[in-house]
Amino acid sequence: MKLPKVYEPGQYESDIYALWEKSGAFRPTDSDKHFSIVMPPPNANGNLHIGHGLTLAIEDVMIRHHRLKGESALFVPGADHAGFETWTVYEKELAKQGKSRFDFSREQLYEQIWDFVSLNKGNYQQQFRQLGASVDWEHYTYTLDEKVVKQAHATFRKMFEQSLIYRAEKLISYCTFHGTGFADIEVTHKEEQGHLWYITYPLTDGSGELTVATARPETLFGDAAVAVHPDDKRYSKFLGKTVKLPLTNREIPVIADDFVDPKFGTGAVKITPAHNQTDFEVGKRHDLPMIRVINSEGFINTDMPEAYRGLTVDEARERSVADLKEQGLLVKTEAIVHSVGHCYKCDTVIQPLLREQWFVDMQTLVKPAIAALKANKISFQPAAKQQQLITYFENTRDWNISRQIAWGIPIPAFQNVDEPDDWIVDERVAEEFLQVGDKTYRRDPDVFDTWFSSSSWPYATLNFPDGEEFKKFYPLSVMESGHDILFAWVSRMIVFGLYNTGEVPFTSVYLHGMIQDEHGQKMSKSKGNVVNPIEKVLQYGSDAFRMGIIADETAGANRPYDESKLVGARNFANKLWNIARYIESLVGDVTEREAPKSQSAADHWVLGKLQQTQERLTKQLDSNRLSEAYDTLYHFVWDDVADWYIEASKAQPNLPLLMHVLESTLLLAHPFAPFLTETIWQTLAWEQDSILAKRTYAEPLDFSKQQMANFTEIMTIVSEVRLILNSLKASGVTLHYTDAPFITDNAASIKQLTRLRAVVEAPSGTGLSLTSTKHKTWLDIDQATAAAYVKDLEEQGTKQAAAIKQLEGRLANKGYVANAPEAIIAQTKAQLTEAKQVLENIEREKLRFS
RNA sequence: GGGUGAUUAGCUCAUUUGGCUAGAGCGCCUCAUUGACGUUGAGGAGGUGAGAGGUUCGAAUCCUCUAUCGCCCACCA
Repeated sequence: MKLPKVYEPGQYESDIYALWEKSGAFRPTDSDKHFSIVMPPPNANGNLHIGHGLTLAIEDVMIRHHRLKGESALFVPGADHAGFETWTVYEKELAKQGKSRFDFSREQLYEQIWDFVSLNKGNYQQQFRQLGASVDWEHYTYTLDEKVVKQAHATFRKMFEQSLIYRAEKLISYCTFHGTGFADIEVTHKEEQGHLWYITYPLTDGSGELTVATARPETLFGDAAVAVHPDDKRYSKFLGKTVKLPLTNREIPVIADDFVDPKFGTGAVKITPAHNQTDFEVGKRHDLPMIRVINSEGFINTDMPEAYRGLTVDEARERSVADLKEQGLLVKTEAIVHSVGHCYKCDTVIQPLLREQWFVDMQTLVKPAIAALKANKISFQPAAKQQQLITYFENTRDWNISRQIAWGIPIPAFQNVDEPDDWIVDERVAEEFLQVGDKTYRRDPDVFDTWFSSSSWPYATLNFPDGEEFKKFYPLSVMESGHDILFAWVSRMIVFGLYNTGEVPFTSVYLHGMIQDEHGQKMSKSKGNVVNPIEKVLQYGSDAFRMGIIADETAGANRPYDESKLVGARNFANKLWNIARYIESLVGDVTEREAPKSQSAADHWVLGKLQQTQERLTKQLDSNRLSEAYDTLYHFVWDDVADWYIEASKAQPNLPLLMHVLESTLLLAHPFAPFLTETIWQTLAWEQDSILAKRTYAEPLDFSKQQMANFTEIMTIVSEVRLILNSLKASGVTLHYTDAPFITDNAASIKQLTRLRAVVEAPSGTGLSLTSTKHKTWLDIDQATAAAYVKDLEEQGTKQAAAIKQLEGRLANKGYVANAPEAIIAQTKAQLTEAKQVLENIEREKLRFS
């Protein structure tokens, strides 16, 4: 088959993927060794972004590698309904149509979003294929598939029955724009310029006054007390008395509590239990009333003083400051920088609001997870994440899982319409009301935090508890994900996995970093600096995208996008293509293969390199060092195979061996360049099947170490000759040598590699002797031309002398000789001997020409 | 406030139990070349490994401090 000069990926990729899919090659085999990855499901509300491209590239390299190790590999694809994320995307869609969520019922919204997401799910599947993801489509799972929903409901029921999920009225982080509560982890804290207002609270008995400092004067209407530190002498006389709350004249007590920092502000703190987390705790300790000032839309409540009702928080703040000032109760205003919680989507300031929600008792659930992590049941890349996760677990608080949005999995809980504290769990969430005996129950209108259901992803996808997949592939071999969702997702999968299955859900975690734009800025649609992976696939080819994006990959590290890496990978793909093109042009239409047999030193050498590379690559891929593995492959293919072996072989081509090298190389390259290697494989006249049918890397062939060393020496000679010819601009030169049979055997290769006129054995002669070999070799360059080389020789001599001095110094060091391992010392000695030999040669040459 | 990561060639980054002359890609310079490939080949320049100190026979690697940048977590009003 005749191949075109340049590899054009676009012409082959979709056909190749179709071929794979048809052949069922992505399904697990019956091998006893299992390897499994479940894809972190992309949010089905848009297109894949560069992070997904990276994720799929990493995971697919892993899975293809393990397949080629003969293991039964399962790669499960999926898509995420992504509750709140999709909700915000859809709200923007609605806004484009001039509508909002208030124009529809929850049921209508749910249906509309369902359709919206269905479109995108289709996109994704197409894009996974374009990226070459060798996923098992039969296991494709959507997070609203019945099995996932069932698992979420089952988890809820189990936890509810074990009192690990409870209903409580607590302060939660609430976004008044989106109209929903959040988990703590979803709030973004930002340092902001603010003010500290010092406000006077007069004692009710008229005996004096207190000054409190607050950043939120508008919450004053919800004050339930003023707190001071119990040991603060300044305030001891106020304890037990009451103060009159400005602007309303309500009486509140002065209390003592340890949490107060006497050095901050005035040392007296207003306590607003319904709008501040700390104050909430204080309120509970002192049994204070919880007065709600702000409602869930972010306005001042209707039972507040008339002038404030319906104002926004900002308006109420401004007004309260003005009013206090007018009444002479504002002592001073101080500028401060403090941390303020924001909605991570819309940046609205988060309000701590009192609400009744479902909470997961994390303190209890986290214990087995901490134990598992401490027992190293899960290995982490980067390793530091393990301890970070333990620390996170140790400090985690109960998890609010109720979301007041339409899009998500309904919480299977029903409330007795007559007795609010009477809740039952029931999976019939399609019903709004349930009749149990003479009681009527109404479904909780809320849906789950998406992460609640995705916490069961590793086994829900494997048909827990009875699925064959679960039995074979759980725990997963690797959980590969972005480091940004370590806490939100990875942590909870561990907790839930242990809770539901009694086992860790995966035995290793690989976290990749974020790809930033070329200037190191975070990529975002609003900044307009996003890179579309599919565009890059179309531009450079899927394999080039994959290799280019992996070329810089280090676990956990963020890094800028570097398009030159993609270009380099595209060139690399083309190099491999041309290696195949050359070998196939020699082989012709031969459909039968002779057993490969090495003849030349180069043959032995390339087999040795092949074996080394295979070992190294396997080791690197086994330990997920993908960029190193790619580097290994790159240099083997380009330097060893193309630039040395093929060039050398042109003098005496060994066809069966070239064929063997090509096949072995294609297999090694396959995890990195699946499309290309398969495309080439399809053109091999002597191979009928898909490369995927191989299911194992090539068997290494025997080679002679002596012959390999001979070729290494030839390489040294070639390099020196090239250097000299380059330096002297000499041409038509002949290399003479004495007493080196292996040079005779490889004379043609040397000639080919150096473009010398000839390589000839001769008993003796004059000319420019090579200094890098112990064999007697010389170039027939005349004295005058060669003299110009003396300058180069001098430089080399200086370098060698310095190296010798260093090596000698090392060996003269008693501590070194006494303490260093023998192998290292032997190595140093060998280096010294060689360096001395080379220097001697150089000196001799210098003498002859100067 | 508490953690944590980084700082290596012009640029982007590697270097895993401390031990070859600290590497790669891109860029740069010189040269080559009509049958595998210009998405090529050969050769080359370029680094006191952020700074200071310490441990060690030996440090980019371990320890301490300093500087700069980044990330994560946090209920100080």
